[in-house]
Amino acid sequence: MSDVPAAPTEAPAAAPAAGDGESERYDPLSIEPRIAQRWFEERTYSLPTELRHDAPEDVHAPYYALTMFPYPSGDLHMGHAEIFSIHDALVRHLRMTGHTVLNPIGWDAFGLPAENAARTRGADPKAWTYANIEEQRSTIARLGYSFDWDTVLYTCDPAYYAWTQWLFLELFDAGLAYRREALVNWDPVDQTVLANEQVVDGRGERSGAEVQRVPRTQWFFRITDYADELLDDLETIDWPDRVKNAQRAWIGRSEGAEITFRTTDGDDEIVVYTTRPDTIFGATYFVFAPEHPTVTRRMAGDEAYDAYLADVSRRSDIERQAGKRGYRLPFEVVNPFTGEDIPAYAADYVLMDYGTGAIMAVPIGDQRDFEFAKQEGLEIRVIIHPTGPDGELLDPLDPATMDQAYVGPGVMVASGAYDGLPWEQAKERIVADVESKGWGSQRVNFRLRDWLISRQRSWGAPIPIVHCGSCGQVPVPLADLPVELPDDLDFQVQGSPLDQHPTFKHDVVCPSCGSEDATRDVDTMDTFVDSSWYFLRYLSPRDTERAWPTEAAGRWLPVEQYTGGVEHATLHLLYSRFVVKAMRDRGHVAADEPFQALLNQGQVIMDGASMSKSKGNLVVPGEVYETFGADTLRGTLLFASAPEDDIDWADVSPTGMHKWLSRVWRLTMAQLAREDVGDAAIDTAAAVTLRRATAEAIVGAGEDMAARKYNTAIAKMMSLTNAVLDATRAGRGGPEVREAIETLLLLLAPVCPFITEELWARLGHTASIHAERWPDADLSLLVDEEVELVVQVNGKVRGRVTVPAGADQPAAEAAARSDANVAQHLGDQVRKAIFVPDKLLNFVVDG
RNA sequence: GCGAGCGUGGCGGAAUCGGCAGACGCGCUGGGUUUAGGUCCCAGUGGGCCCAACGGCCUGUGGGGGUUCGAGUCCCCCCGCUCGCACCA
Repeated sequence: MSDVPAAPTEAPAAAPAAGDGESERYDPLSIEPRIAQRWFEERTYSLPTELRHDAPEDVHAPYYALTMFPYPSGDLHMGHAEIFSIHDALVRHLRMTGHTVLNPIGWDAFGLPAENAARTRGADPKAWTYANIEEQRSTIARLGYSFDWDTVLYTCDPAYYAWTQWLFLELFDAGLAYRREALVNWDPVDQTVLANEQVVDGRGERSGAEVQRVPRTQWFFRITDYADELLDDLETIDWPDRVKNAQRAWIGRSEGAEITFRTTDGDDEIVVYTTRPDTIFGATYFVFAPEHPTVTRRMAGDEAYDAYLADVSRRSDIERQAGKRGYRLPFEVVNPFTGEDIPAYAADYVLMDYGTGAIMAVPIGDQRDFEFAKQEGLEIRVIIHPTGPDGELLDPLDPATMDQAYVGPGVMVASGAYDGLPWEQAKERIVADVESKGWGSQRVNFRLRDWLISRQRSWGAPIPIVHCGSCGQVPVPLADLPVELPDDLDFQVQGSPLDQHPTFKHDVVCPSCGSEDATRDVDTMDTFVDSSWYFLRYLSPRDTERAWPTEAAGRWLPVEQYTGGVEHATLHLLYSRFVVKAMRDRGHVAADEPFQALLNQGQVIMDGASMSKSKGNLVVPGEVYETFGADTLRGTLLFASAPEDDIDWADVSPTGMHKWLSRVWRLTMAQLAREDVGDAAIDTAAAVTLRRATAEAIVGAGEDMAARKYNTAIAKMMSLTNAVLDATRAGRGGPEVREAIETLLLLLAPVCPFITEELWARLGHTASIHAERWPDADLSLLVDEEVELVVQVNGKVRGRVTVPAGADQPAAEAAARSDANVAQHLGDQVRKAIFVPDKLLNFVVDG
């Protein structure tokens, strides 16, 4: 860890300048780097280790504030500047309101870009990564974000990934990490398998390549064991609805039944999963996933089927969804309820890894089955008679004229004993009968799949397993962790460099039996494993004895406020929840959830489109802070909109923010100049007005800050600025003006830490403004003696009258009637009057 | 297709509980100071109409309907946009 780019180290400016009338201009570039340098070097915002690590019970108002650690792909971009500015305002405000804030930072430093840089440019992934980290770190320090620099961690550091490997072994020991063959997502561009969460619209999330389904033996984390809890506990956390909804949809709980079917020859039983057991009398055919084991066994050696299967497996998901290809199988299946023999198909619209990989097809009530039946000329049997909203019978269904399946309500027909029952009742009865006849059972199913964590890449944490010819999968002993990445990988090879390294794979003996018939697992873990637990490591980042101290985790977790991008809705945020729950069940944390509250910032875009170098619309933080300073950049981002809304850079004005900060600067300098010459005071009425404006700003900005509405908080500070300008227009000052200015600086400190630090010092304070408490408002100043009442006639504003605060309705009416314009609209038939004390009076008149 | 969310001046956006729509800023217009200019200060700024002026009237939060003394806010329908999921049985 070296230093911020050269800048003289010196104490905060005491009070130079402005001696002889000509006041010094606001020049952020001359004050910010010096202060930033000091904060970084002096670790100004680091918590003492004992507070973080041991978390004594009496630590005052502990608050774990976390922002998603960056991936070091280059310098910081506007999105980083936005989220860090939001996060830092939150953290600085919390400190001012008395909290002990844990505010760590680190880097999510494993990942493919480093490897690609190695392959295409011959860079060393480690050097590439750390160079980018250094660039980002220096920018973060320059922008004044008050992180605890003692906690810094890098997921690519062996001291970190040793414990990522420990985490893997914990899960392995718990039976939550397992290896199996499955049809997995293969990204042909990145040359690795991907988790379902990393496939979007059939394409690799990173590469954009069409993903293929291939069978492979891979490591999985059994996240599905926690499906119910992951769903239910969403109720207990304060996250944006869209993120919760995304997780609910991803987990995809559905209720239905498993029902056993039998082949007509009696050789095989096949279980299907259905959410509509009530429609079973309409099941006129049966479909297997092409790879279903019953089918592959029965069709073994059938060249035509092999050809079909090969064709299916060659297609990407996108191609498979383009149509409904099917293959008529040479056997039939018995519908247990009708006793009929129904034809069996293999079709790629049935997925092997959802439900049981086989379905009963009900064309009348399922759109996919309907389309396939039409295509193949299969029977579409009517088993439901549609009903309307009041249960009345509508026109019967006619398959000949229907162009889609019927999924609405109805009563059963042609369904034996169930005829005449509404479909919900039929469903209950049929499930009950299925169970009593031993044909199946009620069943909850999830869309969520186990988390595939193997990656055929080399800039990641190696999976700490040795494959032994006699012992099988053997965990690497804890004492031997980390399994370190070799630093002489050849990134020019086809496939995985780790796999082809001369010694990594083979230079190992079985930790259990000592056999030399053993190889290391050559895959690395998904980088989302690295980031699924980093918030725990922050508690004790240099610990060589354990991943994190359990007691400290008990006190600091869950993270009270997490800030970051919404793009992780079903990735990082879901995985972290799983890991915490699994670690809780292993006794390593007490919390049920990692992040109690979540705030997603909006995107920073340009002219309505996302920024990118290739579009030529990229604005980087450097352009802004090198011109106007970091305070202007931070203020601009916070003032532009509410944190969760997108910011279109084309719409915002760093110039406007800079002008306001200049005004604050001049305001303060002018007051200092006045005080130098003996300060003629503003008159009493102006003082009252200003003190009141000061109190209003404290209350208003405080409420907005607490609600994270930084845009309106800043608006209230601007109003206070205007009030100071109004009060001092005649060139006079006094204690009320100084109080107003000091208050303004205190309110602004979380947003613009540099200018406030500098001016605070110039006002004569020796301690940092950031060690000050949030000001208290004199609430008595906000109590009105008189209030302005809005007077309406038939809901339209016809006047305003001033009445004593707390005036009753008769008094208010009398005052209102004496207003000429009101009287003119009243006539004499006032039917009634609505009175909202101290606010509004509404006369209701006829006509 | 299903689910969720959002539509307010020229622009970004304000508006606890249903109670003065447009806070604050950008931009624009006019004026002033100084300067070569950016700068800085003051005033005005939703639309329309009446008035010499003070002021007043009408209208206005995507469109239509409803509830209410009163709707940007609540309810129904429609339109538009954004996001999530999408052959999940």
